[in-house]
Amino acid sequence: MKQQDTKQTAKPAEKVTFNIDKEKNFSEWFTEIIRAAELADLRNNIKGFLVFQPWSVLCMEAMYDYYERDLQKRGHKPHWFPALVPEKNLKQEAEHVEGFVPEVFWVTETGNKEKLEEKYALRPTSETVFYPMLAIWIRSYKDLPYRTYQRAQVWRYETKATRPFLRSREFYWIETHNAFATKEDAYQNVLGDMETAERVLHGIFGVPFIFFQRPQWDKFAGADDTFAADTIMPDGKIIQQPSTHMLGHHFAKAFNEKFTDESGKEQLVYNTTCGPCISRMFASVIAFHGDNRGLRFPFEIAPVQIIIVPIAAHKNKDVLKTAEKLRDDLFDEGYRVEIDSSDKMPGEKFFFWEMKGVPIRLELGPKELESKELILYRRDTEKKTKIKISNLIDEIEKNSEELSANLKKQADEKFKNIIRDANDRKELEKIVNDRGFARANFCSIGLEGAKCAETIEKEFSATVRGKHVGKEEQPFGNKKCIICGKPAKAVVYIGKQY
RNA sequence: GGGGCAUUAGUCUAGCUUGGUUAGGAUUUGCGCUUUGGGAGCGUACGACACCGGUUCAAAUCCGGUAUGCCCCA
Repeated sequence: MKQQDTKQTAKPAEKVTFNIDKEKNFSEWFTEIIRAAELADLRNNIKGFLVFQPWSVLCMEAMYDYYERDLQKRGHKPHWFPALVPEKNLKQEAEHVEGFVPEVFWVTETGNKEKLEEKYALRPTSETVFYPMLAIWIRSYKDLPYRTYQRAQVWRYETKATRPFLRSREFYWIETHNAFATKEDAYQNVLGDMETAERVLHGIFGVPFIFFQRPQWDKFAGADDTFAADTIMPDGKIIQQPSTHMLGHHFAKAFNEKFTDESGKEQLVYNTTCGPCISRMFASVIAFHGDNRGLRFPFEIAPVQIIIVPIAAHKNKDVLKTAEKLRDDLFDEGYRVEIDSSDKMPGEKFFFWEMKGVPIRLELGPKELESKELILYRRDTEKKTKIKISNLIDEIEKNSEELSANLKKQADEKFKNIIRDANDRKELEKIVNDRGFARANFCSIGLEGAKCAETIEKEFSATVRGKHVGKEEQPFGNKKCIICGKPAKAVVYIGKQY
């Protein structure tokens, strides 16, 4: 660090590609890293729509693959459905209409100014096109469970305050749509969705979170129960990640999804749906793992996993030749690997690829050719070690595992201690203004608690996130609702939302 | 949804208060030479007042609107 400081004062300030205090000034850090690392070009002129660039797309494609692989393992089959939803489909389920219609982009006419006979919505979500088809495909109890999904863009005219990757009007996600014979089976699948999130979002992407059962007034439009993962951004604001919903019979009734059971009787299916948003998970990956020097990617989802920097290549032709051979070997092993053979100075290349978040760098010059060694640099520890070329694959394997585990550990560390108990309004205010979650007694997460939740929004600009899934928590202290003072039926978590 | 601030080349920025020369600088990019172990250098070329309208002899500059971005509040 010292060394860097003297360098910076000796050079013009603009030489510093990237150096922003992420914890102090997250908003600026986030905007700047999007520009510097070329994640998205913010200069296009449709509000809430992004031009994604290769560095984010390569990562998100890897994220899609991991998420879909887990879903497929649990029996979900991929589909591609149309982007247009006929108005009558969208309006078939009463609560669903109410929730989504205000945010819909309607397609109403052709280029010839001919009015379309029917209005079409650009899909804001696809229940109302999947379930009519499931109603056709599912005939017997033998067809169940029926698990489908698609990776797709959806469009919602959501909010004035759009933010790249976090809140946009077009986003990239996966949506699963499923049908089950019994309520128990359906709930098991909802639990399975939460386990997928744990394995993939936390286990591989290294993003910690807590699943909450949402209060009744904050459910998905058309669901009996909604469960959603919440995590935090470095500025302490909460952001929702994958959510999974028990839809009960809502859509089965609306779209006539019936099957014949073992005794020959007709029954309605139970539906569930789950919506992990890849572009938003990407935002959390960046936010959790990035540091003041730029991005840091877990090895599995890094756009480029290994960058090879040849040194003094013009003096010795074998340097580049050897680098290319290493690149090919690593490529054949399945790694995403590139050589930086531009004529920039080595130091500049180092800073650049560190800012881009490449997990492992291999340096190779005449000295290494001589000793049959390489220098291996790790983005997480910022340390260089010498390795034998003959051990390369083993070393990559070992270091990449350590790196991903280390990033995950550091993220978990940041996520620790973000829950604190609030016994009264004053403590609640203090906690939500600090960062993270306040744990508090609450009258009810049924509809009768909505009024107290409104008070919390008004007074503290915070929202009731719901009950912690997997913990049967009993009211503590005076056992009274923190707002209205009535006997508390629930323990809830409260925080400021993005 | 309400409010505030901003927009000058690929990027960062000076100029705007008080309208007046060919809009200045840095960086990037292309080319040539040179250079490579933690941000090299010289030469040369290209490149900008967000958009629409108004005021004026004259607008980057003043006024109105639109778009986009950022911030604050619901």
